[in-house]
Amino acid sequence: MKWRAIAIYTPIDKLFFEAPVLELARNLLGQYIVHKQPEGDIVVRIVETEAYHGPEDRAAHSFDNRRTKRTEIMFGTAGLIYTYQMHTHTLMNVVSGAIGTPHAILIRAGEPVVGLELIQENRGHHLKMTDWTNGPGKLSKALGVTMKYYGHHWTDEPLFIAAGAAPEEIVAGPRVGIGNSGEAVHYPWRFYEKDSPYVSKYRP
DNA sequence: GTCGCGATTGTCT
DNA sequence: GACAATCGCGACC
Repeated sequence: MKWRAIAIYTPIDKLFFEAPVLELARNLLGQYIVHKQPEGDIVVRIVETEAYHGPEDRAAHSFDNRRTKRTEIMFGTAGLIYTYQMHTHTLMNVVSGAIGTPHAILIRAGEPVVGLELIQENRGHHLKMTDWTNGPGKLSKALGVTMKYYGHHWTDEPLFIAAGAAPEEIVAGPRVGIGNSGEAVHYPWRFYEKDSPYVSKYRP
């Protein structure tokens, strides 16, 4: 019988999210983000993340245990979805750390895997494929993710993380777009797959 | 190709 | 009323 592999995407085990934040930021690379929608499924492979080590990290929204309506979710259990609005864009985070410890990981870029037509519709037909998901705002737009997922969990449909394979080589470097954060500007807490054309452009 | 600017909206002081 | 974990575009090399 001739057959081809059809990947069945199912939510990853909740234990996956219990790793320390820097480790989890690395572990997220190569996993899949799945968004099930009436029009069809969209799947993107994660190629870039950034760890935010609240409350000690000046660049984190939860620095010094700042607890507001916006940051509240980060004090919850690991694996929750923290969405944040930046200008007109939605940014997706994975909550990390024990309850009461507000760590989070920003998912910055991905590689389109399934639902390419839907992604193209979401992003615009004039763009090159490498510009569909190479930034945190672009990634959310491509997946059709909005603020309504704030507080959901990354193991619950219709938006969940599914197990993939780790990249061959991971690069660590300083994070992007956090200008006035003192020493924290230099922490090498951005991780990405080496040589991936889908990684966001670095802006000092 | 790279660089600089301004849009635009939720959130917090 | 200021600011932001960004993006897209236009100017220029």
